[in-house]
Amino acid sequence: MAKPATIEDVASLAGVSIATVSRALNEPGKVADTTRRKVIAAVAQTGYTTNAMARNLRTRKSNMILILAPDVGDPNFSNILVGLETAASKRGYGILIGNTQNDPSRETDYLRFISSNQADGLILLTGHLPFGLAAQKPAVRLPPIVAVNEPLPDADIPFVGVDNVEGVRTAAEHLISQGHTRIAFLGRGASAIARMREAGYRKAMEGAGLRIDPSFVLECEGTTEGGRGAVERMFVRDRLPSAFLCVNDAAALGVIISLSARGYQLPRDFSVMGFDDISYASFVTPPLTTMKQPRHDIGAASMDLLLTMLEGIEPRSRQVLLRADLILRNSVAMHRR
Amino acid sequence: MAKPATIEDVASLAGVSIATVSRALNEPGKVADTTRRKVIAAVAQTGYTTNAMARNLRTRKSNMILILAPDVGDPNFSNILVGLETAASKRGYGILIGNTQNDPSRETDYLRFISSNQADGLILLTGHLPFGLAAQKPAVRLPPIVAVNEPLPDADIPFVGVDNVEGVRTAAEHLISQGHTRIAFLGRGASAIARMREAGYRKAMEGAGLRIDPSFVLECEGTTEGGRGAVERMFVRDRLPSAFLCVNDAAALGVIISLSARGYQLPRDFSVMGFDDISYASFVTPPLTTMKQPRHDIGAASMDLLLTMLEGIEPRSRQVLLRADLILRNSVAMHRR
DNA sequence: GATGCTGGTGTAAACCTTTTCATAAATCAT
DNA sequence: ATGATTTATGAAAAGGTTTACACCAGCATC
Repeated sequence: MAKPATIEDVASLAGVSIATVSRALNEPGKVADTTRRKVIAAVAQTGYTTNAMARNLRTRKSNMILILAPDVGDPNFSNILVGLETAASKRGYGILIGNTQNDPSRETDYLRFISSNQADGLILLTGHLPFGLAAQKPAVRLPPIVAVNEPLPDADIPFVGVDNVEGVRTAAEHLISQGHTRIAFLGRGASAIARMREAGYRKAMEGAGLRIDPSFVLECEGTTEGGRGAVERMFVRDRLPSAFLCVNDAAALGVIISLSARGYQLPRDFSVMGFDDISYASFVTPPLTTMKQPRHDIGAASMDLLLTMLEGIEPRSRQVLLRADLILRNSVAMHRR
Repeated sequence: MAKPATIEDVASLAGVSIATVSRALNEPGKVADTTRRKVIAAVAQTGYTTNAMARNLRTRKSNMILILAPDVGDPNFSNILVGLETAASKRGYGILIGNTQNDPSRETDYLRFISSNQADGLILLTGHLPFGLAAQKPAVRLPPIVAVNEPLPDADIPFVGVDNVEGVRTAAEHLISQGHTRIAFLGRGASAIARMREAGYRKAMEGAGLRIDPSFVLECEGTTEGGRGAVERMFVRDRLPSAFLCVNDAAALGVIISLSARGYQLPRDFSVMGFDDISYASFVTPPLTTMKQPRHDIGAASMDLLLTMLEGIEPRSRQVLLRADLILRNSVAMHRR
């Protein structure tokens, strides 16, 4: 029992050739009933399990997917991850994860997995092609790729994610439906996501015939600190909004903290909305009204897309947009005129 | 450029044998300077990159570590994950993750990675040996394993995690130092972690010569719901504690929500402590005083331990306990007598 | 001048599969 | 009964490395 059993052990025990063993296991239809039974008996007896390395070498497939994410610890990513994992595992694939921390050298480093055939496909949560895969012509041949969460700017890569502009538009329309007209958008930024979310905001305002006060659109990183800072900058002004629509929940959280610290009562004095529905959105005081990203579904859908691409099927559409759902909690109130 | 270059292409271009190429790449010392230069030039020209499958087949090593966790989306796990990933990647290993959801069949399924040589070692965040690895004698040969976060009950497997009893003891001592004597422990449970944390609580109480009111030790799942429920059960009693020490932050959160809903002012009326320092501990009102788990370090330490075991070195100690740090926020106040 | 090392290289085996191609047996049509 | 087709199997190649072993030249040792 020192060495694990090989296909030859099974073959000789079953009294057949190794080719037959292989077929009995992989294409049971192509083998006679009686021999198949002999083979599986021999497999059971030897405890044989096929050596994946040898198989992968021969078939030039690894049944592994490499996932590159800037920070796997980020709750937003980690939940997408479980969707990815579930879908992959359901189809017999394993996932290999790379935490890049947006470090170009780490991104490059991870490409070894694909250039050395250890991964058949690539899922990008980073918002850009890995450094080193970008401009070059043949250096590393592109495997099938799908971008998740954040679309890739230049490259023409299939994308799966939430419909950011529709989502934020829905959010803004909810605020408008509550009588708000002076709605600030906190989160203007350079990233694709920030731009799309701002676009959704503008679309809703325009659709309702509301003028956007330019001073109500603030640059703001999508972090708690960012939201805090934006509020501080806003309060040096004379005109104030009645509602804050934030680029994401983290920023909204900062806004709530900052407004509470200034002694305001929420949602009586101001309404606040976020986007994402991160786990603690429901634990803040007041509980945050927000748009829920279907993170698990996003993960599953992107993995499914990638795996069908791997099967050689061109995806019907190069973009899958999932709807964000409005989650009503208690950070938004009717506007008191 | 259709096929990727193989070692033979490099060899013939450099005018040497494939053995020399292999040596030039893997044991540069064993090859003459001039030939080594020829080889690396040829590598550069062909864009050669060694086929990992072939190498793994030959060397019987995959340079992969399988990580089994019940829920990768759990913020506690996902942060350990980045520590694991960082340490692995630093030493040239890749990580393969399996989300088991505590489903025995999924646990068994993931063993294929180790039985098929696709992973050299195993990290368990599950608190138990994977189903199917447990009782059997030879079925799957045990790879090097380290348990993280939660020790394995029966098996003698190296463990890395936070020192739960010392940690909770520190927490309890903090409450005692604030003048509290009637301290409830919410979180009695069957899991190893729950037991250790309860032990820390008892140790501190005993050390301070305080009697533990048995009705102050409550069963309670480590979830927000669990914490809520425990408070409700407690409030049918006539005697109430002045401080709640919770098995983890999630439960503490439930306690805070429940107490606030009953109209109490925190920390004036009751003090509350948690354990873990999950990300939103600082965002609750009042911000939660708790013990911080060094999650990143835990991940890194366990991966380091596993990798040294893989190198054939027996670990100096089969248990690494990291200290939890007291994080002072605002959910604990001096006891008003 | 024979002997023994040493450092550098090449040959070929081994790792374990999958799969092509050939062969033999069995089935079918005529 | 003959030839054509199908079905089931085996022999062997291919996949791309690493590495044990053999070899050879150069050099030091006695």
